[in-house]
Amino acid sequence: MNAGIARTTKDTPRAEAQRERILCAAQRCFIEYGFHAASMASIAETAQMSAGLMYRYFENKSAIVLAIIERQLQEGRTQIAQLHSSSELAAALYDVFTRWQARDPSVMNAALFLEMSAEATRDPQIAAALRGSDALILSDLAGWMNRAREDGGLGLPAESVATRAFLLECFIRGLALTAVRQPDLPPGTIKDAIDSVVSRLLSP
Amino acid sequence: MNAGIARTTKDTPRAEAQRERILCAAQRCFIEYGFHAASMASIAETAQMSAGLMYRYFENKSAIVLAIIERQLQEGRTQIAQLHSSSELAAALYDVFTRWQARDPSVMNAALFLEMSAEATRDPQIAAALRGSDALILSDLAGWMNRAREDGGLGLPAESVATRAFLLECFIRGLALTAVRQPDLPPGTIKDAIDSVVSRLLSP
Amino acid sequence: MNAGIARTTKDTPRAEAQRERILCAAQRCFIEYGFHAASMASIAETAQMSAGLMYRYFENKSAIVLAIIERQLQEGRTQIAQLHSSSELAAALYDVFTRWQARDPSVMNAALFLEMSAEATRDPQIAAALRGSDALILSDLAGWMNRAREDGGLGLPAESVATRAFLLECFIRGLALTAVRQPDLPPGTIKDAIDSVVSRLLSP
Amino acid sequence: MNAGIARTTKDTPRAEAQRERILCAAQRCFIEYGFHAASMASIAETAQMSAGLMYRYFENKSAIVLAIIERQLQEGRTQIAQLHSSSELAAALYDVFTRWQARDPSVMNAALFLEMSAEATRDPQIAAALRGSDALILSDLAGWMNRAREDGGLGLPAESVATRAFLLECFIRGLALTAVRQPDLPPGTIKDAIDSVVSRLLSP
DNA sequence: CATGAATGAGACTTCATTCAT
DNA sequence: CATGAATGAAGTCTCATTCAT
Repeated sequence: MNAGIARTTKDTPRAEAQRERILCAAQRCFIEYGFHAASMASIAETAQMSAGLMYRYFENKSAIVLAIIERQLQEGRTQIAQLHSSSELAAALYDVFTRWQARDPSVMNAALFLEMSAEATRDPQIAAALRGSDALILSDLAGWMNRAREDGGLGLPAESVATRAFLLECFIRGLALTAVRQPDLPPGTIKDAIDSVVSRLLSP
Repeated sequence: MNAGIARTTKDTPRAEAQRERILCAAQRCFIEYGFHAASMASIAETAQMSAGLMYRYFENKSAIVLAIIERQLQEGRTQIAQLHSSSELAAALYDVFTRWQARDPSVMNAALFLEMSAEATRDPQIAAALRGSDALILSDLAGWMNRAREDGGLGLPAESVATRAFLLECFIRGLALTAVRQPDLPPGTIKDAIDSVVSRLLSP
Repeated sequence: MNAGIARTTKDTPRAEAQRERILCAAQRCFIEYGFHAASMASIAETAQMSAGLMYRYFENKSAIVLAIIERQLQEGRTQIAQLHSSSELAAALYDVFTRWQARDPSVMNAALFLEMSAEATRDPQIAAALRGSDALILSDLAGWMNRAREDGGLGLPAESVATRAFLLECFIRGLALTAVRQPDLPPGTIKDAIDSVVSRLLSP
Repeated sequence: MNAGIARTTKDTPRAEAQRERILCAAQRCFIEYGFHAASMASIAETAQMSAGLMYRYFENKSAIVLAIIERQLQEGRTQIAQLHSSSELAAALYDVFTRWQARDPSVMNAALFLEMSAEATRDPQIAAALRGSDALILSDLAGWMNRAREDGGLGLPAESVATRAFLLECFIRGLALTAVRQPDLPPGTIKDAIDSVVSRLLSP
């Protein structure tokens, strides 16, 4: 079987576009149905191509799941990175939170984030991807906190940075879960909460 | 609570025991494989009964999933309730966190918690169950914070209690997600973080 | 997936009968279409059961193929064993040959024998099964040749027995291939040929 | 020979070369994977051309299979013809046998020979091709046996030639099957066996 | 009450073949 | 002449669910 035929190594723009189509469709399906309940057929239909064609671009469903996960992590990291590049962390968090609540497809989907976290418990590949992503986010946050104020950082003392970054990451995770579980939470509540945390957490 | 769980037979003690057997088995399977990947056959085997028999006590797999979710919520609420009944919230949080990391079956499983949260996005019944549970937990926490010190509460001012309770719930959620994503996090880090949050959050 | 459920270990008479049904059906299909072209669906239809049910009795198609192969080898060995128990080896060979030509289902099918030999080139499990069977047949033949005449043997000298047995096995293989390739070969030709070989090969 | 092979384009030298490329590639794939398991994609890759292009030279996969079979028969006949052109039949048989064991691609592949024989059971076109080839080989052998010694033949009496030729063909078939089933058979064993058969079979 | 054999739908995946470029 | 993207049918296998016993 398979007979030694490589079917996934293509670098043409066309192939890249197809992969993109598939990943977008997969993302929509995974969000709508979940990783397991989303079938290759549903993804193919969403991507408006035959199911068989997808196998020219991804070795199997697992590869698509993994690609989506890495994509989401990238997006998440980008979001987070942009967060602290602004001095307005609180505002940015609020913005992200409301997008999570609204399931705005332009940001990493929160439910998918939860599902992939749970899946990491069982799938070593996913676990590895998550670990890598988490470490990067954490060091991004810590770096920003520690950097001098004139370089766009917060100028916080190095010894307190690790705990602060960890707490911030933890809080953001809590926000993600909250956005999923309380999609109707009034904006005021969340705004106050975020302001309160950010001011306490990032004050010298 | 208990909304819409279809039961096929009546409420004899025997039937109740059977249901319990099934739910315990299902919980173990769901934790090990996830909601979708766990098969009715695996649950039956774990429960040491035939697959067919399970249908006398639950209408279908969905009903079992829903029952498990409600069960986990009950357990979670019990855990949380016991948390604040003690004055040692920080210690209790630390204890729960390490159990989550270790996947101790005696506390609500964190990965299952995430998975059911994600599932709530797609299933209105599950969403309703979660909403109910969350509201109860929140009011438990707020009540405890507001209650007078001589009644085992914290005696915090009523106007700050809502935000504090919300933040605490959010932090706990963050801890759950963290326990799943960083099962190897050293105890020191988490202990410091919890202490720090609790002291800042619950000080007048 | 699979979730640790054993699905093939049954020893009830019922299960044994089902396995038998499946193997008979599989044998017919393999003969009619070949190992690869015979689909699980065709086997299921022939066995008059659903395709899914077969997986309760055999782990996968490979297991069925292997079981058929071992079955054919058993049958072949039985045939061979009965051959030399009689002093009429030539007659027996002639009888088998004509059955091979006629594709008499009561003896090991010759085409299947060829196909499984070719398959052994690629599948180590099949190769192992064949090796074992061949060794047994060879030792059966050698033993019979060497055994004393009063014990139903040929009383041939031990030092010539290995070559004679090997040549006989080789000739029998040639007959199998010939039966497949020349199903219309007139009986006279083959009778003369067999007589000639047997007399030359087994004379002291 | 060559009966019924559909060709899509005309007989330019270029086209002939392309066909040759395809057949060489197909032969390698069929040997490695078998007729059914070898995919058109694997053949195309081996032939270093696109899958689509092959359809310019062969109507479909069946046509390639048939062409390969006819090719193998040609090669086989050539091999056999060269065998008896030498006075050293035994040496030549030994040589061929070891090549079969080693799967030397320069001689007809034995496993493929078995597979196509089995396939002849199901496909009339293949059966016809085999019948033709066998008849030719047989008459070659008989002719050589009957021809006068001064003409490079064996000068055997005409009335015994048919049986002898048939037996030789049968023995060669047995050798092919043996080479496949016992690829590790020690050279000594097979050498003795061949010498023994040849001397008995070709002595006046 | 209980079993587990049986089904049928549907999942993932492969592959011969076609066709626009 | 040549490509390789695309399709659709078919194949293997799983599993929730039912039902005769």
